[in-house]
Amino acid sequence: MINRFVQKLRGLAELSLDDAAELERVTSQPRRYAARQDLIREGDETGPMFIVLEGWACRYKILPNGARQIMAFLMPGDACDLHIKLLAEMDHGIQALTSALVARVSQGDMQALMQRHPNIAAAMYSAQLVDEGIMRAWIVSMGRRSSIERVAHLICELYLRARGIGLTYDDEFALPLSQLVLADALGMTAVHINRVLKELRLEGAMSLGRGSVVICDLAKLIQIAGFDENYLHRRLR
Amino acid sequence: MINRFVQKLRGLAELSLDDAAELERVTSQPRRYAARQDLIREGDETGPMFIVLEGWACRYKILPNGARQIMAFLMPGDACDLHIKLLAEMDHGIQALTSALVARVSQGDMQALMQRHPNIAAAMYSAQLVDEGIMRAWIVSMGRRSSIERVAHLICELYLRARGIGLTYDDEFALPLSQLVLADALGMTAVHINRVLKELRLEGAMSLGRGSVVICDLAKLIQIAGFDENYLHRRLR
DNA sequence: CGATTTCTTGACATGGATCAAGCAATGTGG
DNA sequence: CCACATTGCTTGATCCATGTCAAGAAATCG
Repeated sequence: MINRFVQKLRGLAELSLDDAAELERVTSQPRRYAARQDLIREGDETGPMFIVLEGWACRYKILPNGARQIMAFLMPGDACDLHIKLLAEMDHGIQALTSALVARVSQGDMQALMQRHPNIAAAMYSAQLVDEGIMRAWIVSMGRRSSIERVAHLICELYLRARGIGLTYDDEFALPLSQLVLADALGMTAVHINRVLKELRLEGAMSLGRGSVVICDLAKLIQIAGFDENYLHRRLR
Repeated sequence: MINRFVQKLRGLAELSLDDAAELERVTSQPRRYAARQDLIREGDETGPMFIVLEGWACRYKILPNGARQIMAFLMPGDACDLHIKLLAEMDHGIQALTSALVARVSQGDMQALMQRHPNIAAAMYSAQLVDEGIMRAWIVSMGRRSSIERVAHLICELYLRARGIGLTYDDEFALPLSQLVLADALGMTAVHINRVLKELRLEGAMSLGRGSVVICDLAKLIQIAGFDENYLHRRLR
């Protein structure tokens, strides 16, 4: 089993064999979560840092009226909450969307690791910056993009992220998310997502079905999305 | 002149007199920016870290169709882009919204400062976590809140942030943002913002006019917004 | 194999956008 | 300190993108 966390960090900084071995070590005792199981809930005390090795998870929040908003997708290789221990409790939940394998690293262990391995620290900070960039892009999408642009933009993002950790096969990749989940991430209804997906299929841009997406025409998808090629692509110093 | 940056960090961690003096020192040579002047533009090389001492600024992005989305407001005391040097170029711009006084601290100086003063580092990381929480809250607002809820939620957020740095007078605080700017932050049109503000005024929740807001009934505003009392309030460990 | 969940499509409703016009404030150069 | 320009605020009329409700089909689960 390839360790996607190591693979991702390798893409963000030069890691020595020793760095990589240490990362393998701290993630060697992952725990299995079932789909829909919470890793942590809103209101819980902040816990360890989570590192997703396999499967998908999301950050989410439930509003007083019962609506759910997903604020981020976590795919293999993604970690979260680097300094979270500084706060007392979670203001949102994290939930597995599929069966998932998740390593948990205590704040102390992670801090020690980053002190001993400056390259790991640099990679972690880069990952953090990329994640913030993704959040900003989501704000832009929700605020100023039409529904079809939003869907196209999210799929572009997920496709490039999947490619970065070697999870794509040509123009296809596994996307085990129901239309309801996509709707809750994009701030729309499942019904409307369905219509938009049909439109994108008819336009020949992409086709989503049965747990995977085929990118039929990436250039067209990027153009529909108004996707900024710099985003997620940005050269590191 | 009170240094709002020091004041804000004091609220996030115990700072010694020496810590505070150092913070004063690195921000002692601020630069004045005019309203609408860019501190840095999309595509520019990443530069120093910015610390707003006086006035307001925002992060923003212009889309291919010319629409603008504001992704964050920076008010006195706010800093940005702690590790930004790790990336090659900016994926968004930062612009002064009013005349503003902004200190600039190089990545190297900041790193040295944080190494010598662990309490400052802890405060900076806390500030970062709060900022991330704000971004998540914006995503939730844009995705799942109605326009009146969104406006109320933003005003709650800004009111509490202003209060945290001593910028409120009773139930009033200076909000030098035009309705167009609010619209670009909330993903709506200026026309609709105007109608919503009228509704909030008639409801007796708040009243915005001529550069300042009066919170007439905070409880009501919070209730309209579905504002999570934990948010921005969370106890630090 | 029955029970959920997910997908799909149609008919209809509506929140917020768009367009338009006038007014109020603020800024600027003479 | 005035005339004029610019920007921001306010309101009305109309439109449309997306939500809501409903119902059947397809897939998946237990």
